[in-house]
Amino acid sequence: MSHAGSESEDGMLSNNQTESPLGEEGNYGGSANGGVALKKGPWTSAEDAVLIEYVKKHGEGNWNAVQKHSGLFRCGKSCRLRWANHLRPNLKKGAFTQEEEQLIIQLHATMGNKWAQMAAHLPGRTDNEIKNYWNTRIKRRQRAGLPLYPPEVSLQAMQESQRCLNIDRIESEHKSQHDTLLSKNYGIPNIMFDNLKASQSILPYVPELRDITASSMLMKGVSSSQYGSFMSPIMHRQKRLREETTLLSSFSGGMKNEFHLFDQFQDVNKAAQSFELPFPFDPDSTTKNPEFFGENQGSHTLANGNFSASKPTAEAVKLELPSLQYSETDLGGRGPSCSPSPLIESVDTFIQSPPTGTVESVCPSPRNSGLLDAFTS
DNA sequence: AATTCTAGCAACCGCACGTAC
DNA sequence: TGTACGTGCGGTTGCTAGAAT
Repeated sequence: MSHAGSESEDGMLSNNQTESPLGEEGNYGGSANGGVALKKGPWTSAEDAVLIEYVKKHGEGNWNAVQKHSGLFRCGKSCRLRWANHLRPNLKKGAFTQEEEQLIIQLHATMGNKWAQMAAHLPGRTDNEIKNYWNTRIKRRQRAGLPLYPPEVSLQAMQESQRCLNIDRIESEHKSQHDTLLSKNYGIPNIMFDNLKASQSILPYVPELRDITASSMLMKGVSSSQYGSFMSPIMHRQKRLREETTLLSSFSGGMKNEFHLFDQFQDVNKAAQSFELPFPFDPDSTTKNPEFFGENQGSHTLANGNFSASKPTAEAVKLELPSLQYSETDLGGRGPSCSPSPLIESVDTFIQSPPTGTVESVCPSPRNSGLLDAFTS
């Protein structure tokens, strides 16, 4: 499949970008900059040439000055993006190699949607490329009913996450003792410690969860909504029918393992115990105990079934890393250096947004009679 | 041959951070 | 301390070629 939009590679111009190479007649949907309407849309080869020339002369950075000095009718962000993703030297073009794909999978399992960080591990590749690759991969695997990560990667990531969390915990405990010595509660409200203790007793961090294998947690992201989107209604009906055949046959062989996690929820109270939640389990606790379940705010469950690790919610982070204290600013945008793996977060999201309604309706299992109906209807 | 649908890609948008003033 | 600006990042959207029907 070839690229779309930009014709900068072969010099051809798309419909709305004729004649004027610098875009005088292009798409000016952008905001005005000093009265000059900025061009949007695909770059032309002429624009590329101008940008390359500019960077040669002035170097990278100060992108907003590009328009002033070069006459390009592009905003700084657009210039930066074009340079970073297409024009800068040493960019590797073409499909990812097997090694690169393997590396991306491993990196994603440990760091989540940190595309820029991942790109740093893949010389010549851009964050955008990796992001696109991953999103495509998700769709593909979702449709095929395959887990997002191979089992070996799952385990590795789990171990890595646990190691990471343990280090954090040790560090924070050490820091906590240090702080206690220093402060002896000087100025620190007791409620902070109470909350800390409460959160620690309520929820163990995920690797301590009993009876949950790494592979079962990893299966398709362990999203309660996963099975709802498993067979997207948007999917073309004919294609859906085609793939259902494949899926059902693969289910017959793999379902036992695949639904290991959900088997735990045959008995809801047992499930609650399994997660060490208060029980008898009240399916309505999401509304009754919003402070516990986080009200699903800012859920990282994406439409594509993936979990965004980029912006863990305050609750999510608090629940995952009860021994760490985060300020609100810490929780915005850039997380801690050792960000929780998406695998961990998957379970976390599940815990925060427990299934409501009947077990059968949200946790299909081979023993739930409605399963096949759900897939075939 | 025409139409529909999907995959892949490029680019945009909004948000957050860092820094200078 | 507050604000503006530049930059980086992640999510999303729109477009097109090619495959499927």
